[in-house]
Amino acid sequence: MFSSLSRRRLKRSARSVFGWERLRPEQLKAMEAVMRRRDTLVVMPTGAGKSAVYQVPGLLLNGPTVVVSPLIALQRDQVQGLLRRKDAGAAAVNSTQSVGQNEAVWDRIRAGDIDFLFLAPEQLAKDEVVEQLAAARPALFVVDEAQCVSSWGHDFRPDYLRLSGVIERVGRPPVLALTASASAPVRADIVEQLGMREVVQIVTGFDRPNIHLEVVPFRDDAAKRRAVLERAAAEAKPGLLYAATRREAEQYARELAELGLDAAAYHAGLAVAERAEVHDRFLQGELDVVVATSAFGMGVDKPDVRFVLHASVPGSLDAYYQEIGRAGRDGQPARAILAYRPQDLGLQRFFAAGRPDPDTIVQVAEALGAHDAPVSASELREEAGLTASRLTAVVNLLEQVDAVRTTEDGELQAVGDTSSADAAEQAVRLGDAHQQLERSRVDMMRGYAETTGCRRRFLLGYFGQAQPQACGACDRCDAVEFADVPGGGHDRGLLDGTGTSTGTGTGTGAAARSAAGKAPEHPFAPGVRVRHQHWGEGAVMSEEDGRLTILFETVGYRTLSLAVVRANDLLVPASAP
DNA sequence: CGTGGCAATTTTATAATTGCCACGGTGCAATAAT
Repeated sequence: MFSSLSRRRLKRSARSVFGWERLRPEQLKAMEAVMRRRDTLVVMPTGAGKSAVYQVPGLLLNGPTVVVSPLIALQRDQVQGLLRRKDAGAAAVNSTQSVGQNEAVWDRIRAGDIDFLFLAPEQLAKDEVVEQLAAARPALFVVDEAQCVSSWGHDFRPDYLRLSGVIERVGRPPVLALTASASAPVRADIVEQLGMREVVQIVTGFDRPNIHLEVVPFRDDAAKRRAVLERAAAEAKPGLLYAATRREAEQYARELAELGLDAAAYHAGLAVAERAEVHDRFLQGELDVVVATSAFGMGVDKPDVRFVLHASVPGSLDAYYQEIGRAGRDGQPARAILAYRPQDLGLQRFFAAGRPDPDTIVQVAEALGAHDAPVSASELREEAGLTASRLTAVVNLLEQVDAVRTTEDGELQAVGDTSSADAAEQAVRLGDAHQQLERSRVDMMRGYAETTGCRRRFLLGYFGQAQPQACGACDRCDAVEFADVPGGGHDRGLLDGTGTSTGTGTGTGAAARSAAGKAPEHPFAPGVRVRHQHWGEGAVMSEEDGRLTILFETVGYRTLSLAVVRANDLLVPASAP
């Protein structure tokens, strides 16, 4: 009863305010959970209408909706989008606005004039911001791009880790976490980090079947560069070319322009105005190719991108999946092409190595222990002679091992019962674990590039989604098809039957059939918790061609042969975390 | 971890090799300099 009433209200509001005639079943399910004041985690591919999940209920709820969104540029778009709707009051508070402008927003909130308030997590590190928010009694707390909360690269945006405290302080409204890419362990991490309770999880499939996957291997750098340029020039436009460094992005953009293409570089080294211009021109269809570093991404919602070409491997499959996901949002065929050179992994290994060094951790822990009273971060920084970001990285580790806490007015204090030596040791261990995890993610990226099986199966398996049949839309499946079909597979129509109809097959097809045919004869299905004698507890991510991929809490991803696991009893079941 | 740039070196002189070093991504907020 209640449910159908609320469903009708949601549909009516979606139609009258936003002009959406139909809502997808998952959207509606998520909105209903929000209306029932349940904590809700929504995992949907970008373009599936995640924003609607908070926008529609946000107008029906009694009180403002707070949206934590990582990019200020993104906030602007979201606010403008909402302001085009009648009756929707939306605003952002951030550092690009003057103090007066921000004050005006708070005034409007007090007047009950604002339905949606957008903030970066850094704003919520400030006490007065949290206090004003608490006074406004928010009805819903939304965390957009919630994968930022997970331990995956969080020292980059440390304030994401403190959101659960903020949620408590603003009166513990229901929490809605939204993300486009999250494997089971990341989902668990989001739930834990945000302190979500009795969570309604709504997870749709990850697969984007219209994106054809391909990896082109190289040894020689010059040969790769030539091939990348030729490929970018030859593919249907518009397209996206990802480079590993700013300098490479500039170079490719220049060379493509010399070939007569409308190409522009995009990276964080450009002036803000220049970045905005490239972004706009791409969305307007004025550019054939944007050559970008990983800076180009969130908020790029262009339906007709026909290819995403990587001139270098990214640092993880999570990043790769996000980046290729910008292709083919219109559902039309699109291509994801990776130009793979094993040496390029070196740069990603270098990035993965970036963790505070043990001496610095010890030094900071001792400096903190020497103070009886709370100390400000800037004072500590001077004592230790560190840059702000290095210090934050260390403090972050110390906070996670409960050796340090942040006081109400943002100062740092050592927590009583651990000695600074113990604290430092634990923090060093945690830093090492993070580093191992990052390295193992690079290894998984290499696994994708070098797999002899179906690319899509590997990719989806990484996210814990079983795909029993080979996909028929990647270079590996194309090759199997040619090998299987007498006469060379000149009839493209045969591709439809890949993995199910072919009789003799090489390893890929055969494995696909056996996996599809019956339930696995071992207790290591994706999602199962296991324990390893040396590596501790973890979760099974996938099984492919007799190899298990497991994400361990302390050492990251490991791939094990099922036969060896069986023969030596390497894994035993473990209870849920 | 791999690369590019530059200086030093190398079977007495012209060009090539070797060694060393610096560099490499993502964003917020606050502040300094026009």
